[in-house]
Amino acid sequence: MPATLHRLAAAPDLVDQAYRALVDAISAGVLAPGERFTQEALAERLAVSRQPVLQALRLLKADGLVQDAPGRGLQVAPLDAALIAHVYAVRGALDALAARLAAARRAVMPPALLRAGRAAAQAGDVPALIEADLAFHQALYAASGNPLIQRSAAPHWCQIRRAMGAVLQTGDAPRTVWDQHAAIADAVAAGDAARAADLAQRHGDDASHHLGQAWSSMTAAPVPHTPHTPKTAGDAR
Amino acid sequence: MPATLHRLAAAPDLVDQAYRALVDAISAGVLAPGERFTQEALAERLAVSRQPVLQALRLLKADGLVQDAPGRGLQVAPLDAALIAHVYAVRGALDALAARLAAARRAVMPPALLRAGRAAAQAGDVPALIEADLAFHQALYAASGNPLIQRSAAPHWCQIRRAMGAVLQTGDAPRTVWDQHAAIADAVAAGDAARAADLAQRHGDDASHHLGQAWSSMTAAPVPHTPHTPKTAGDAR
DNA sequence: GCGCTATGGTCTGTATACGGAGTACAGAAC
DNA sequence: GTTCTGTACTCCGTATACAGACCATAGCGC
Repeated sequence: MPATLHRLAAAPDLVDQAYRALVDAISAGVLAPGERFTQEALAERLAVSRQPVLQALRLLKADGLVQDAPGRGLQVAPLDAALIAHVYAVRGALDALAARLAAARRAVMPPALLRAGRAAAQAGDVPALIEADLAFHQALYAASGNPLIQRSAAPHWCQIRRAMGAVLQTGDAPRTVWDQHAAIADAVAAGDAARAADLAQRHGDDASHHLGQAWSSMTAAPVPHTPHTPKTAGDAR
Repeated sequence: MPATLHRLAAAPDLVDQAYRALVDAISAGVLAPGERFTQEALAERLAVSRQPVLQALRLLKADGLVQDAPGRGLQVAPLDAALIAHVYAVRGALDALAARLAAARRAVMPPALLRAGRAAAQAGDVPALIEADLAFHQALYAASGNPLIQRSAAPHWCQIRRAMGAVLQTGDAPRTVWDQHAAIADAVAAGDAARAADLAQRHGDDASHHLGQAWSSMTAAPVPHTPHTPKTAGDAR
């Protein structure tokens, strides 16, 4: 049997598809933080019945990406500085663990990831930059050999993606991020677990601090596109 | 407004109830690892239709507590040494983060938690011991002020509970655990973030090592009550 | 003029019904 | 006797239908 013949994905579940579509939409900001919606509207947009949407929404609610709207219906979880700080704190801890485990195995991170990230940073391509950041950290999780890290971190990355998306659109992209990534990869490859963990932890703290600052200055200044706290309702109905 | 006045639970959802009932059942080992079942059987036992059960099961699947059975139907996720090690690794990282944050706030852990734990250990009351352990770590998460830690750790605790339940029934209960808990609480109260984080991390590593050893000797010896890898099916149908 | 109440509409959650996929078993062919 | 194939059954996923809850609005009383 040729190795190229993958076992085809057993169940292209509608629930799964709806879940991914919604995660992508929320991550990309297509569904803005605080935006309200109903199951019916979503079901219609996705061209399925309410049933799969209902289940996908419950999964999203468990991930903290959507929540019950005040009054009626649901809304995309609003983003605020505290939430972002919390997300980055947890991510930092998981990254540090992953880095330590990966270093213990002397894993080698694909250099292509670093190249792609630097290229995106150079070009100022925000979506590519986010994608590269995500890819690097996913690779770190995979290199750790502990699949639970990836699973635990997954919901947080959706939050990170939309926070980065909002902040980076202001044109504020730190160059040091990919130097830090490279340093982590070096420590991992060298098998220096303590240093890898420490670097990953600091990387998370740095990103948290930077994003927090950018967020504050952004919400103080005229908002670019994401209404952070809409007065009441009146958005989508 | 008095602080004791909680916002009353809005929706005693059937989905939610089913989810909790199943988490409890899996945690307590009422549904043993590897046990097979169908949605219909569960729905009948819970006296609801298949719909809420279906949604609860999808949540459980996302948590990694149930999985698709080979062939047909679903099964409780089997427990093995590798999974336990992975769970404890992630728990250790989250505990370390929580301890550091709690220490930064100079939080005071309720002494009653330690007393309850020591009493349970003294009496050899396994369920109470597990409950006390869970309560202590939950309190640590709460003391951290970061609600995402609790949320990220929640699914892992179900795994920990059933692993502890299986291991402790062999009569092997380490006395040092509650000394470690006390040391963590001391470091937190003293505001020594670095020490608190280090102690929490070591505590997780210790527990992982101890449980791994106990698990190995247990699965080698005649199994007490949990079939670790049933040959095929033939359990519950 | 302001506040309360009743009624209407809308949305969510649950139950039932149906179709499709997969397995297991039995019969036939070699 | 073994193996392959066809059929029947079981179980999951999705769609539709129904009931309850909640909010909003309009009308009435004070």
